[in-house]
Amino acid sequence: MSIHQKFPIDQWDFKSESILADLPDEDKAILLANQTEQEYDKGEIIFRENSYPSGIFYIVKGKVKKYKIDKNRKEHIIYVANTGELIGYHAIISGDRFPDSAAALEKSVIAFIPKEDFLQTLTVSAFLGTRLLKTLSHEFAVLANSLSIIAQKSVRERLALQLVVLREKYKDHFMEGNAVEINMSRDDLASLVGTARENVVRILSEFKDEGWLMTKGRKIIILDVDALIKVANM
Amino acid sequence: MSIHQKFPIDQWDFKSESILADLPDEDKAILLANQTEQEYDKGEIIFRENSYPSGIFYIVKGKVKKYKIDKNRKEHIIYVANTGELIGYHAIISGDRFPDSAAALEKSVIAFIPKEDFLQTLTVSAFLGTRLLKTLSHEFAVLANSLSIIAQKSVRERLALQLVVLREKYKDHFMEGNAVEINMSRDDLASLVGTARENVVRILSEFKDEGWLMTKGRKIIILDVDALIKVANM
DNA sequence: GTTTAAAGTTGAGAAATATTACTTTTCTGA
DNA sequence: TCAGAAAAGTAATATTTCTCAACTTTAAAC
Repeated sequence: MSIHQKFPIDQWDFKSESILADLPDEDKAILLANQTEQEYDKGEIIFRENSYPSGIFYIVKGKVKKYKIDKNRKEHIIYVANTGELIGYHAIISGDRFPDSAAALEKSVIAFIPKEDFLQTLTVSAFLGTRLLKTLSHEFAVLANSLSIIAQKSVRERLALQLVVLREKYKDHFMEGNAVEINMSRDDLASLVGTARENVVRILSEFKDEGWLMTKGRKIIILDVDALIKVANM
Repeated sequence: MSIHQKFPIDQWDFKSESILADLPDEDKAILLANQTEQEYDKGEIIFRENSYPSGIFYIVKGKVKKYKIDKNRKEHIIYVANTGELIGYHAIISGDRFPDSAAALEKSVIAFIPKEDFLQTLTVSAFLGTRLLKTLSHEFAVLANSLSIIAQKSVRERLALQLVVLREKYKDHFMEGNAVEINMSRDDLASLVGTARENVVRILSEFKDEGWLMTKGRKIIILDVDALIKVANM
């Protein structure tokens, strides 16, 4: 049974929304008229929390973490965005500053679309407006779900859950024999789960002892998704 | 110094968004053509998680908790909605089922607006579309902030923070001498903060010993907001 | 007003999580 | 390819948070 059949109500952030994919060509032409592509190295920052947005970003290829930094300079990952996703548009729409920062999780190609072109397309294209509303509502449901998860699940449960979610996001990284490699630093994993790196490492080696996953350097290969789903109490 | 000056970037959920307030009259006429008002008692459920929405709700007067229930039947409050706010529209827009439940926190008057009228207004009114996008983006920022709070702050910090936020929400409940009374059950407070009732009570009495608040039955009166802000590490 | 159920409070021990200090492994660039 | 740096992993200890049980107060119903 696939993950998607198991969880009919999609609040687990399994499928990422691709807004641009089915945008009509004439709208796409306006939106992408002045886009500029740029390559980002692993860890490179795309935009910073509290700065004023001058445009939005489209992930042509790669993965991006959206995160916040607290008073103690500790970082917390809110969301992992994947190839095909649009980021940074919340701030443009709400007229505020960026509520979070974004940085590349791996070498990525990202297109910058100027604010003016985005807003222009929004006034012209009924499709984009409707589509954004839908996407935002959906993202909201996902986030609300994350909130109740993190508040009520133990660190062990949260880690298991994130591994299941990350496995879906890393499905493009295949090994021989259709296993998925999750390639993420323990620090990033920790700030995604909301705990310290040491706890992540300790629980990972417990899961390894159980035979639910194996590691290959920093890479994590999930061997028994169902066991993790059970631990996560999903 | 007021709370709003102190936190210029509104991600703390201090001001609640009132979508209907400045909606043009002709749009409002369509939207409210078939609305029906109803009184809800404290604790009464307005809609249930996972059910199919047949319309949206407008809080004419009162307060509403939006919450989720987990596998262990424990409830977690995601958001406290106030007079003037619109709830339940996410599900209509995204075409999904309700991602959360809603119940009255106090005796409230709530108007029901049929799904068809809402969608009809949305196609007719450019204003409503734009406004909803803005509101959703804002709500998203608030929620993302809550997520990073709950993941990284201690229970003590979270409780202090929620007290500051709730004080703003309960500003209509004045006592003599412009103090604000927060009138919320310890259970609800606990599920808002994400902990057990006992912990809430314990920390509340510590805050009381410090002289930062007083209690009057279940009611909480904040005496020193700045001290709480400091504890919350906001 | 009295009764009674619900809500609130407190303390102690158990469990989970965080912190500190350190070792080992992996990666990177000269 | 090898040294140094960065990341990953381990263990012991400290701290926080949870759970359970007993008890008190409050509020609603009669």
